[in-house]
Amino acid sequence: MAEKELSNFFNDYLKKEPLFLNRKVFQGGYLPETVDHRDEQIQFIAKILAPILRGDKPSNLFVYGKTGTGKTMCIKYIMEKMMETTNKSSNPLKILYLNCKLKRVADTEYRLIAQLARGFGKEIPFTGLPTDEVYRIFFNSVEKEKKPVMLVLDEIDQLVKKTGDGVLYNLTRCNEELKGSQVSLVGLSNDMVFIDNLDPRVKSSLSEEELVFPPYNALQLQDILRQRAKKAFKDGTLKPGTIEKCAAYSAREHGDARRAIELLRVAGELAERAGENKILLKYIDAAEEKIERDRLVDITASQPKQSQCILYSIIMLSTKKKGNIFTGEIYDFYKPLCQKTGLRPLTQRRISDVIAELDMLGVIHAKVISKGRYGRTREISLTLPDSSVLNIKKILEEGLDLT
DNA sequence: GTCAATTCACATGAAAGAGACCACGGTCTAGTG
DNA sequence: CTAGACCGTGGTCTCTTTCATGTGAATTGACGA
Repeated sequence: MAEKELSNFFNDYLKKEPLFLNRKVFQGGYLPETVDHRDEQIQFIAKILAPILRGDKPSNLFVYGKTGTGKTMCIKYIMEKMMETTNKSSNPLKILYLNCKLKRVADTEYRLIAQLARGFGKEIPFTGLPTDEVYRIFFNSVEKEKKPVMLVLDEIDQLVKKTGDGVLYNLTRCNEELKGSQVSLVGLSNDMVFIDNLDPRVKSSLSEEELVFPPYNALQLQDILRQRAKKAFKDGTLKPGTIEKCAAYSAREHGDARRAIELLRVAGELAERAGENKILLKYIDAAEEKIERDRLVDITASQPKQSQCILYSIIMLSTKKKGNIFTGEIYDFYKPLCQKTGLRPLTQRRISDVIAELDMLGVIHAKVISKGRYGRTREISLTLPDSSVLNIKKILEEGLDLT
């Protein structure tokens, strides 16, 4: 773009009326002043946790619910209110919130405990200390604190899946060992069945109280979206039906409010970029496509080389041959490909895991089937939409230095 | 024709290794007064 | 004498390999009608 054109473009851009009043409403950590359609759950949680305000130990609590059902938001909302109350009263209280899924922060036993200890103002190195040492530091600081401590562990299922239930066992044991303070646990999980696989001792102590967050239905999603939209957009930006469509799309999936909100945001951005002063219905379709496309591109680009190489093999095989592909075929294609790219070929055992990972990410669809006499294998097909396959193939070729 | 045993091609689990990263304490080295 | 560079040790974390065990239905082959 020539210099003059560019400045013209910027001038035009400034002249145009922005659609957004306030983008913050759409950001991840945003907490609305009121929480819609979760009164029942909030009341329930509040009743259970309230004793802590008087210095008593409340029951441990376990909260289930799919992503985007408002678990985290409700807990944060309650935490905030509790802190407000406790600041006024004479009974101090310590609340620590941790998301166990955060990579490199709290996704292993060591890191979780280290992070908790840091919550008490301790300095813990990222690595180098024995784990028991960190436990000791943490326990000591709890003991010294002399006030009730509440630990909120978000996405706790991820932690247990990765590291086992030892951490939880140690944390629940905490109360028996410490005389001065009490620690109560609040666990949030996406996975309903995860607790059944826990050590029975941990299970009984952790799930003294349980609560399930049901998915939002389309009408509830509409309310939530409307509330956000009122703050985010200028009046009259939304065509009638826009909110309804966003809500319907997301309700059809799992009632995921986060997704619904993102959909609305991206639709707004697309409309703004197109120079519209209204968000038309077609931008919602476009937004849904864009979100999916971006997600897939992000995933593929951020995969390690080996996974990329395997995904590339899958793409090549599935374009070459119709129907499903099997693990063995992929491995046969992958091995010579490694030679070309200078990668060290991995064993088939590892490939099997990588394929399972790609399936988890939703890039491919893999199902274990038995072909009777002809063995047991995974039946694999691409789930990428045709429109992104070429694009992703290009990204992979660049990533792998293929010509 | 029926039924149990066999067989294939991986899936799945467990354990252990390699290599990267990091903190800590001790030793060495160069610069300073 | 001291600050900083440079090891060696001991720890975690992630990705892999190795070894072992599991699995589900097509196929096979014995058996009886």
